[in-house]
Amino acid sequence: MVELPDKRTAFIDWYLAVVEAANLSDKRYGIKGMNVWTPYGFRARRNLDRVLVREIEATGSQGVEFPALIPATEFAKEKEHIKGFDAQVFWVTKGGATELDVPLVLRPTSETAMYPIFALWVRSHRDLPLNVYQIVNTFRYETKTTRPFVRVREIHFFEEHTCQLDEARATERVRSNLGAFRRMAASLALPYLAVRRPKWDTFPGADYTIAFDLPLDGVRTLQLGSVHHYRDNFSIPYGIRYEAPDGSTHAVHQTTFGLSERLLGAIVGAHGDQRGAVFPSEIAPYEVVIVPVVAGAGGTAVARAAEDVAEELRRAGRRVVLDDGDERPGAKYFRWELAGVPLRLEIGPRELEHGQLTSVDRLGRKASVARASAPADVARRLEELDAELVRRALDGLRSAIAPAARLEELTGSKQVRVLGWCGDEACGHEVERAIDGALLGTPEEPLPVPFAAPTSCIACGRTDGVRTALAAQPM
RNA sequence: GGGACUGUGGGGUAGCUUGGUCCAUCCUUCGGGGUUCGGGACUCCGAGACGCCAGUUCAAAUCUGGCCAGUCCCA
Repeated sequence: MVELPDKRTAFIDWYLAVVEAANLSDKRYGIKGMNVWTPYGFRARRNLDRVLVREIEATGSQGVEFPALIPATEFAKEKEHIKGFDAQVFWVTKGGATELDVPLVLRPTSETAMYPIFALWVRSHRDLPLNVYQIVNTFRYETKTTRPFVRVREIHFFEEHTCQLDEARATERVRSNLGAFRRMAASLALPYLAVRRPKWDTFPGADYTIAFDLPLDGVRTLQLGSVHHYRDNFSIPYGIRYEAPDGSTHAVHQTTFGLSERLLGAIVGAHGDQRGAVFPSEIAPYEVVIVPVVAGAGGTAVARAAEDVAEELRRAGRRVVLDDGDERPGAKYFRWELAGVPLRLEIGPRELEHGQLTSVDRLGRKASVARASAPADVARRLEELDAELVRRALDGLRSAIAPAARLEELTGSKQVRVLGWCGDEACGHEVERAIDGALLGTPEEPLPVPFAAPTSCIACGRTDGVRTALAAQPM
């Protein structure tokens, strides 16, 4: 009976209400930023993981799993890296009552867990490339406000780590990751901006970072994930070296690619509406909900038909939930819409009589379909829904981008602003002060809306060496 | 790191200023019964809370202190 807060004027309240009402996550665990995956949310997570695994393995990556604890001595080997994470690691300092001689870090990310082992695995050029990924939980002592999926202390983390022969091959791997992410995002019906971060916002220890940003409805911009080129910054301190055919030895060049359950938050934030969550079919915990409309006595035939349809769809590989509880149909519609199920099939005496089903997608589009062709029709309607979600999200992204020619235009802006930047850090920070946010960086791929390339730096006015840059308020 | 604020059933709340009228209000939720059932049904019965520990007091949800948890602002 509770109305959701308004998505446009109270986004955060709306987001939290949807996550709770859709029963995706239980935040009552009692440790800040550590939430419980509910059965419903866990289904979404498993579907997300399946997409990530499918796409990364298609690029020749293999799954591995490293331990969660890292000896402090290993953690400290790369100076920039430890500086970047020092303030937000959880430490394990005792075993039982005994103080540990070497304290252990609960991984905030796994470079320092993996790379000593990579040094053992990589001996020859024949061992390269080494492309491995893992999906594990990582831990960061976040001091700011945490939000389910979007900012948490226990992160459900996808991380690919690779070792390549040289700088150029590592660059190729970065390209390959950008392609993999394009396909992953397509499965989530999410558009995004691929942006090369400025030096001061590069991942600790990386040579450069390309991040994927999604502005949410003129609210704030969410980073969906990132790809990093490490050059030999880690391989030298960790001794990851190989012998080339000519007998010379070289440090490998490395890349990483990181994503998390934040993608689920992005799906809620990007696709959700005033009626609740909206899941694209690949991620949806259930793709189809079947609601039998059982009026009075004729009920058993309807109930049996609903079970038959559910069974038939399941055999066709669909994730189906049959809601045969004794609530009234309207209450069921309401709940499943809140939960974001893409497609609802109604079956009652009317449908039974005509050998039909009534199908209503999550955007409210209604159709009558022959019961005999239900699996094919469901497949088609889910595709149509996904396509429409992409269209809407892309429209949203386009309208969230606007050019800016003067610093004053940035003040209070909720959009991603396209501007000219000379590349100087000082000018970058001026932009960040003006927009009270971040200079996201320079677009790595064409923007979804074409803009005339800026000719002068928005901060200092210089015209030489000017590049197109983006600024926004990150979430 | 500095500061401000908050904590009442599963969720949201009233009560707190001025201690007693509180075996704690209302909505929702949950269990059971009946009537219902094509867009959040109605009704009857029932369940469920003062974050924790100490203190002040004849008396504490209410005042004080500590702790725990959370939120916001600033660096």
